[in-house]
Amino acid sequence: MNRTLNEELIYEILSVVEEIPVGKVATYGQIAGLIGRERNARLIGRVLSMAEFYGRYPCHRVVNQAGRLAPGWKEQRGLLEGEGVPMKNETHVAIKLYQWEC
DNA sequence: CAATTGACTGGCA
DNA sequence: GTGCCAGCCAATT
Repeated sequence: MNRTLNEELIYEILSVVEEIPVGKVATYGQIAGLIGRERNARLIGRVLSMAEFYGRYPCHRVVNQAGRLAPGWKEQRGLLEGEGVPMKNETHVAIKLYQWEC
């Protein structure tokens, strides 16, 4: 498998994701802004979906603006709970109270 | 190479 | 809160 995505883009995204403190969550848009691509929130999701392939990163601490977890990814909920992020329900976290602020 | 899709966001109703 | 539209970009088909 080649590095399908630009390593530069990967580095920027993952470096921000890695800075998310335990017990906090960040949104795709927030990360997108930090890497200079505010309108590319989808890219964060795309890269994060393959982040495990590039390395180990807390991609489970990244959720969408509504606080919803990644569809089709059941592990994410347990990971967040294990880090001290309570779930409002099966699919949403209390991002309103736990969103990461730099 | 063209079209489609997707772990999205912000604006407006 | 939900729904529709437009924009942005890489991976997949």
